[in-house]
Amino acid sequence: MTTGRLAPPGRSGRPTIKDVAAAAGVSRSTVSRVLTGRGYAAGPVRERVLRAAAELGYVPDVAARMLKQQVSRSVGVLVSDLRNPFYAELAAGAGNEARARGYTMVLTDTGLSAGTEGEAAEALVALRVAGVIVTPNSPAVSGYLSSHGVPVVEVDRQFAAGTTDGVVVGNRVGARTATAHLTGLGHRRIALVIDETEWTTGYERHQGYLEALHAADLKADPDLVIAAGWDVADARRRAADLLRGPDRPTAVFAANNVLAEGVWRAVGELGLRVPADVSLVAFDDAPWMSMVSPTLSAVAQDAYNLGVAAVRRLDARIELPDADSVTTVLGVRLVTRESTAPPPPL
Amino acid sequence: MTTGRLAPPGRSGRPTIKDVAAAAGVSRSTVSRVLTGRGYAAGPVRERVLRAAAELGYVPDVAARMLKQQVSRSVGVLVSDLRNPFYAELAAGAGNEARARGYTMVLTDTGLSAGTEGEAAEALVALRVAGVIVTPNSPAVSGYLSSHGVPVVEVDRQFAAGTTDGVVVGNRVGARTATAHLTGLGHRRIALVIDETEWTTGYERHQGYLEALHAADLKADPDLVIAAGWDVADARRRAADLLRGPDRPTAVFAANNVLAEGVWRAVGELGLRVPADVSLVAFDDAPWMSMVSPTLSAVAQDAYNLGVAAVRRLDARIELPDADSVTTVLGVRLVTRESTAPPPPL
DNA sequence: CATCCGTGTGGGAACGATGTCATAACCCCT
DNA sequence: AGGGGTTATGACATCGTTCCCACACGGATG
Repeated sequence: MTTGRLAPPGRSGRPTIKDVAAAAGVSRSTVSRVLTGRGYAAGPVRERVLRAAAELGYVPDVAARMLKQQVSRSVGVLVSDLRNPFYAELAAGAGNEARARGYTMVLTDTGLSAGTEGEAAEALVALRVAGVIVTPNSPAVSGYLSSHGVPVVEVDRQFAAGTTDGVVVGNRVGARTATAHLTGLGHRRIALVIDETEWTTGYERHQGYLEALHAADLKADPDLVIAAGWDVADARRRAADLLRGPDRPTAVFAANNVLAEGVWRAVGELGLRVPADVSLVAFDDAPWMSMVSPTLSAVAQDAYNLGVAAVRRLDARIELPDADSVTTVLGVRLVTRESTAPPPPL
Repeated sequence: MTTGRLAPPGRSGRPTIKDVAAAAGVSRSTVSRVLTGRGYAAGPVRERVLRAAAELGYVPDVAARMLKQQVSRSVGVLVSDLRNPFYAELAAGAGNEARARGYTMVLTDTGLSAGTEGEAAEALVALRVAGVIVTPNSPAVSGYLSSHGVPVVEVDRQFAAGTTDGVVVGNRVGARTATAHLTGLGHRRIALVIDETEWTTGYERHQGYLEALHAADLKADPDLVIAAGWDVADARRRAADLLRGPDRPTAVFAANNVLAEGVWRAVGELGLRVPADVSLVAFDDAPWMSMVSPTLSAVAQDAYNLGVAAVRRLDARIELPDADSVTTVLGVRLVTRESTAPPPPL
């Protein structure tokens, strides 16, 4: 029976556990036990509580629960650029897997700035997220988060291998395969258009490229490794310069989908034919590559699954915070289409 | 001086306001006043508190603050499909604008299911988000959220005009312009490939199509309005059926980027030439449309700004919860490219 | 000299959910 | 009939923050 409380019945806002308790004629403890499924609750009581909760539209307050339990069921996801289909797919995979596991996803687009990345990480710490998935722009994030006791999974790029978990693709083997595909067709002057070659994915892809050249007994020409910027316009300019040159390469390997778009536009702009004049292969198979004419050969990486795998890893890490760190490597697959062919005769 | 408390100094986790108070030799109330900037605090005291907070690396617990103040600085964003570049752009715009305004974004990919949408909405209510931006799949969400006192902005699609805020594009005028472009070129049999025509965007785009036909003194042929499903494969099948038919249209207007892709693939599959055999125009200009050959004419809507505008509207609504509801209509722009030309001679 | 005000500060009650602990009711067994 | 165990429930403290209120100082004013 409800006690003769003075408290206004509906109050202004949402029903609380107290309201449910009153409606069901039980105590808050009992409601909690029924709703969380921890502890006893007799059949009829359980039913009354559930009905009352449903009727009132009761939804437990996350803040209160979080305060009590000191941890939330949210995961932070930090990606570099949602407008890039690669990161969008990744976020979609992470989001869906997170939801399936009962987490809500807090998403931040960090751009390529280590600054925004840092701020976003602070915000996530304040939110007491259960863990964070990040495509890191700098080595700092993972350290910062770890030092605050927040489990981290680095995805796509990995700065802190050995210290934090990672989920990456076979960058080296992918780049090697793509380049070997070109050498196999007879190309000897193969350019690599890439953003940077010092860290993680950039480093690995560059190495894979070099390995394939070496395996084909070709010597690597540093002038054929083009450091393009991070956007299409920049890549386009650099690629145009490269292809306009006197001794232009017969094939170009673009290290990601953005650079590939730049190269592709430059090629069109210069009136070169693909693959008759120049072969083109990309790392990261974006949707447009199978739609344009000619279609582009590319190393396909499953970004969606990258996101899914990252959440799985994070969830495992949250369960066992002290286990050894694990790096998962997902396979890649060269999809040969129309943009690669033997080089033009001399 | 720190009082001789028994409480373990560091405890396990983060410093709380209590630790700061002890370190600064004041009460929690004073610390709170200093840190929030509300209420008195003498110069030297203020300074001591700030120093102590900085030294301890104190970050206020979001959960506790939220519990007390009954509202968070998070906004929920519900989109239909992150892998669709339209929604990805929208989410990117919303995310960046949210961050700029000090909100964190909780993102959920609802798919096209009203069910997941409902669950996601519940989760957001539980999170006590300050507001929600949604591309609704059903009329139910906005009602549900509003009834829980959560400010809502419907974006792209709008079910609850007049009740909740909305940010949409000029669907009717866009569709009319696109169709008029085709009639202006001399087309008389113009098909509309669309997902559905009953609600919001689908309804508006259908109306715009009809208006343009009417303005050109053409009678609308219901057989030319094709209800394709929601994915590329389905659209492709329907479009193929349509274009294989005996009396095929000379032009097709695809009501969104997914349907356009289906139509585009069907056209290629059937060996038809664009625009010689059939003209093609799309609503929603996706990146690939300017890359394929021939390039596609399309009604461009600025999805990124749609997201930005939605956050602005939401923020305004949060400030003034009781103001009249507002629907913002963003302009669209027909980009004519290579896929539209006069119909083939009889 | 008593009163009042402005300036600072601390005490303590919320906020809503959880979970420990105490206790009540009941059954079974001796 | 009494003890021990199980089942089932409620009281209460707790999480970290905010903020209302009480109170303690001075100095000014009547």
